[in-house]
Amino acid sequence: MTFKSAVLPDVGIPVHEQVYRQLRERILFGGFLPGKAVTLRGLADELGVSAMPVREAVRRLIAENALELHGNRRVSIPDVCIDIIDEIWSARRLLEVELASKALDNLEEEDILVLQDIDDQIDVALETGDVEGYMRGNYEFHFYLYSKSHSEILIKLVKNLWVQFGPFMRLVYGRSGTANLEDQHKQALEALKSRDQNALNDALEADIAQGMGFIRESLSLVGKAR
Amino acid sequence: MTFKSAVLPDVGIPVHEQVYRQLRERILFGGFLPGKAVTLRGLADELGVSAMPVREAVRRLIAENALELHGNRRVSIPDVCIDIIDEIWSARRLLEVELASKALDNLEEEDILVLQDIDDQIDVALETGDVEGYMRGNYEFHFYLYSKSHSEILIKLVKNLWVQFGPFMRLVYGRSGTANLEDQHKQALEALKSRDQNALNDALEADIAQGMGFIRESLSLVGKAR
DNA sequence: GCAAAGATAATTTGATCACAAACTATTGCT
DNA sequence: AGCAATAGTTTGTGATCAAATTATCTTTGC
Repeated sequence: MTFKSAVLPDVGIPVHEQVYRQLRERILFGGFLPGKAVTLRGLADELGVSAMPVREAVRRLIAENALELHGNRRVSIPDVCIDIIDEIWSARRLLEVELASKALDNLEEEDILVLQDIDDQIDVALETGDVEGYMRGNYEFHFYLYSKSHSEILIKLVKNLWVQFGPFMRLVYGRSGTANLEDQHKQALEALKSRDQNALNDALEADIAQGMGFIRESLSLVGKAR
Repeated sequence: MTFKSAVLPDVGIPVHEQVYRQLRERILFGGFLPGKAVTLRGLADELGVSAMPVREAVRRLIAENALELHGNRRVSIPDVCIDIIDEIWSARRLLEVELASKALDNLEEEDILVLQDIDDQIDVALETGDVEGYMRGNYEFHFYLYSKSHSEILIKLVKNLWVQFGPFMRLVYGRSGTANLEDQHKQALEALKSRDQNALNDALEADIAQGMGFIRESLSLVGKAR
């Protein structure tokens, strides 16, 4: 019989699901360097599980564009490439403006308070130079807002985009720290409070442009046009 | 050593990949009824392979929204729901108009000939009442056009949408035949020839509206609001 | 000295098995 | 009859192993 801890809350949920969540978080928030090769057995050993659940989790992450499968049957974190960043930038603008717009229609007063709260946590992360904290807060802020659009399908597509630039973001901010980061959510919050669609669009586009733009510049600086 | 035919082109490509492609095609072009439950062993027996490759393929298809995983750990073709259709409709409009617009910028003369050719095949399918032929032609037409946008990421997202309404489309057209279907690609081709962005947008929106609208009406008629 | 060829190691892939969870059908009780 | 408990079946999950494939190292021939 396999012993299962009664303390941990992850009883009943399959191992491959746990592995999936762990790996996805790690990719999303920059726990892997872009281009890093991973192996099933390596991940299995590292996570203390057998190879089987890792296989399923990795297949899933490949399908979600979080991992890259090469012709050699090898798996890696997608490598850096400026064209990809531009594509993601363009797609984010298109999809997230739409999501925010739809969310605004359903937004309650208390939702704004929640977002305010998340934004405060982001401020703390920025002050303390906590890059991962900033990334987590940023993710929470955006997807809490988008969740109010009730467009599950679009949200899934956008999450698909976010995992793709997570590694890059951590890479460039890991170098420069949080100094170059500024909180772009203040004007978004103002727009939400005054229920101003146009202002919200502008705020979002600015936020996306800041994030993607900085990644883009850092990459072209390093000369990684691939 | 296991003998592998040298005639078939699928030498070297893993079984789980072949299973994935087969299942995806079948879902995309309506080979399964919406809501149909599938089992790993069932599919394995049907395809004449062991359960392991099916597991990987199914896991992948779930991640791509082609299959649905329930809390019971059971897998099925996603069931019909009018809200989902509306969401897909909205998302398609947003993404496919963008893709077509980008494609128009890179479109060569010979591409138009290819599209013309595909359109002719669609006409044949419509005349002979070949629903699956129409669906395949329709898919080819759209994604050949989109491929010229060179926006691989967006294309992947849109493919994600198409697998989700494949089963529905076959369901409603399977009932009424190709009689209610008309070729909406003629005006799109005209717009492409004259390189008219606005006309192309209109043609695409009309095409999408026709497809999604008919599914929507059929569903509300049957009263499947879920 | 170096490139091609061969041997070795690491990794993916596919099959099989044991087990647990979920579903189905049957039985037994009020 | 209607419902609950139960036994039997089906199915997903995870582990293990063998075969096939790819990468890495070593040797050989020039």
